[in-house]
Amino acid sequence: MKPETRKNEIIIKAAALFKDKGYSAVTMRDLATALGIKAASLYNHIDSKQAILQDIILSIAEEFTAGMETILQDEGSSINRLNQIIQLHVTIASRNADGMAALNTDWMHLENKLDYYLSLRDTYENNFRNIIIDGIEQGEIKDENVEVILFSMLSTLRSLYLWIPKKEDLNIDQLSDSLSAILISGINT
Amino acid sequence: MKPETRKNEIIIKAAALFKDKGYSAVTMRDLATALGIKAASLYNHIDSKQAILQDIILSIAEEFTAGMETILQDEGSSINRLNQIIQLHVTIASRNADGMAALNTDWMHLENKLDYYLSLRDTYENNFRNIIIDGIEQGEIKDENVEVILFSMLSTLRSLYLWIPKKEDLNIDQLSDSLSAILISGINT
DNA sequence: GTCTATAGGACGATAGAC
DNA sequence: GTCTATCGTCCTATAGAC
Repeated sequence: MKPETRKNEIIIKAAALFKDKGYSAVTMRDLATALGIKAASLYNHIDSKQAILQDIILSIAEEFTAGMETILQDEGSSINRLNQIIQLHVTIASRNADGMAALNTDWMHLENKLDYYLSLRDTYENNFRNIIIDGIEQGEIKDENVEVILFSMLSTLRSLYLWIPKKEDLNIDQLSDSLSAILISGINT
Repeated sequence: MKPETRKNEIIIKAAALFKDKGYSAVTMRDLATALGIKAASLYNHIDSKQAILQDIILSIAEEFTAGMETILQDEGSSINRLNQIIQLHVTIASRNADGMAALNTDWMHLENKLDYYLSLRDTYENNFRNIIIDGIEQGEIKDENVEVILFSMLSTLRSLYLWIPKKEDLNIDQLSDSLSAILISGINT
């Protein structure tokens, strides 16, 4: 799935640099230096800086799309599906925090593939929203504003990349459970 | 407080452009064009591109610091304080969504003032964390992982800028109340 | 697969006229 | 307060040697 090709090393390292400074502020010279080579040498492995960004963002976006489809095919209550979504985000963010940073902060720098990315994101959010609406209709979820519930959960889940790398003592199952408890049941006694 | 000086127009417009493309991707020529002047003319009003970023980010960061100090001086339960923090974020984000975007996504491009910004952020997070810890000790807040609670609330509150401008039908008091209900009491029935 | 050299353009910022 | 002109630097990407 992730062969140790030179191209893959470049993409992994680029994602790490993008996380720290953002796509626009990272130069091909920065990336080359971080890999111990010259900027011109990068072009033997990748087509352009833009192609690196596309690779990072779209592979993750497609992972989320596939994960959501699995969740929708499963039988299960709405709360159960929300817990599966939480687990999906924790899993992807813990495996590729740097890529998640690029997806969250640099998606607007996608050029040709911007529309494709936006369509994936839109579909994902619609599926997420429909799960919440179903839950309210079934009486599993409180009748609060749907958009506020969706926004609140998505904000937390999309920010996981900022936070997971610092908390290696908390394993991903514990984190997933703890997040479920807090997002679903709240914090007051 | 915000006189309609040319300098202020520049800063307001810069914040709007930074929100769309990020600090690094916005050029002084972009900014000048958006204001209907030439890039060189900007320098009669501002010292540098960097100075614009500092102005945007630090004025908001100091607003949060002052807001937190008021909350800490007030008598009140931990839950009450958390509700005041939610209100603080909604108020600032609704008044200056573009500036919040810069604070959230471009703080790392601060040069001389980076350490100052980080010290304000650190103090703010520590105060937030201590309110949660107090609440757990007093039995007002569930004994879940403190860092997960802090992260979850902060992630949602920090993302408000992305979302408030699109929801003008929801007034800020309604939004504040709805967010409180969801973040404090959860969503399950 | 990496290098040197460089094309061709955009960048932030300054000087000085009006 | 805005302009034109320009400086010196950095940018992505290509050409061609090794």
